[in-house]
Amino acid sequence: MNERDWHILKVLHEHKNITKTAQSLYISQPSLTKRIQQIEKEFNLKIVERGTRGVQFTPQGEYLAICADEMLIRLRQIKETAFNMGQEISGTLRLGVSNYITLHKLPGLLKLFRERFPKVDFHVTTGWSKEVLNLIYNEEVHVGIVRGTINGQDQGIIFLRKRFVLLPRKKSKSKTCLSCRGSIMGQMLF
Amino acid sequence: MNERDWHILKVLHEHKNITKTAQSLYISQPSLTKRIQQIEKEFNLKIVERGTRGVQFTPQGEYLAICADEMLIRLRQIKETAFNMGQEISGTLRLGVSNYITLHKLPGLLKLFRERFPKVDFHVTTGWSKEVLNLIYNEEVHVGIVRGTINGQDQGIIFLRKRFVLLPRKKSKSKTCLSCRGSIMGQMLF
DNA sequence: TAAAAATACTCCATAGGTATTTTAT
DNA sequence: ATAAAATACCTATGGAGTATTTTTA
Repeated sequence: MNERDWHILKVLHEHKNITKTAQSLYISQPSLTKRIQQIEKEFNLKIVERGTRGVQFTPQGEYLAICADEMLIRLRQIKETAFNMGQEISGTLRLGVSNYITLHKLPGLLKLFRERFPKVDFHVTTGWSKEVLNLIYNEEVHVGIVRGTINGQDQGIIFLRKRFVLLPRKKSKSKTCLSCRGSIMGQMLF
Repeated sequence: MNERDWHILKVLHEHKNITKTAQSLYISQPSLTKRIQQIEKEFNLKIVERGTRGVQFTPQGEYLAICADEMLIRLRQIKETAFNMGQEISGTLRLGVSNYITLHKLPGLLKLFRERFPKVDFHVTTGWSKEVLNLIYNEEVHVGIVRGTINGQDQGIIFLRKRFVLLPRKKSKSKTCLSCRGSIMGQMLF
């Protein structure tokens, strides 16, 4: 049972006539006849009663015709959604990453990221945490990744990005702390 | 995209390895490879990234794998429901039908009934309305069909069947009225 | 270098076609 | 007698197989 079969059921249900349906689908009447027989075999039931005036849907046939509408809609949704996901995220992601993270965590992170967004390229700048903050502030990178400690307690990996609402100061004196210079996007504890 | 294709996606998502999936499905690795390529062509997107460690699902692939579960469940439901509908109503329906109905309405009624319950055969006994009531009373027919009038006003076709709670009288003197001898099953006004 | 996927072929089942026959009104 | 469906038979595509090559960690 593929999409075409469901479509056949739908159109047949509209015409209640194999010959007309075949014309509608631009295939021959015998081909369609055979295909309907195949579908009936797959479900192991009779979909239509054949007569000289066309076909009459059995109760099971009626049910399947209703299901056909549902399936066709769902299949179209799935195709469109899946395809649109592909159009999605691509480009180059500029990262500022602290030395510690670069060494110990970045490879695994990039691998995971690659799996979810294979079309995204990376541009990685490394440095000390303070330098990463400046990269964020100067918008030289999209995302900063540092190992965060708050009150001396390790918070794991912290993702930073600049707050769009933050008014830029003329010159960074870089005595800044995370909470005012950037915003935490996400955090991975491990 | 047929049921097998969805199943392939599901199993592949579990194994994340074409070779293992092929074994699991008892088909060869090249066959499965080709089929996955076909599926990707049908959706016009990449489902998995191939590597030497197996495959990695793309976001679209992940989405389709989730859909695969849904579709497989739904397809199974549909098949079972449709098939069970077929097991339904069959046998012989014994009808007692008044002369008027037999002449003017029965052919159309039987045609409609046939469409919904093609496996049911009919046994029709005809007679005057009074005789139909007796057929019902004596359980010689399952259903009586008469043209009903109440207070001289035409009620259209009336379907009768015996009330199971009704205690049978020894001999019907047949001065009976509908409401005590049988029960009205349904009514068609026209 | 080894495991996994892809490719190159061969084979067969099935969707499609044309011509014709059967069926039921 | 006629319209509709079924059948017979042919072709081509796609699914499945075996043998082999390519790829990448």
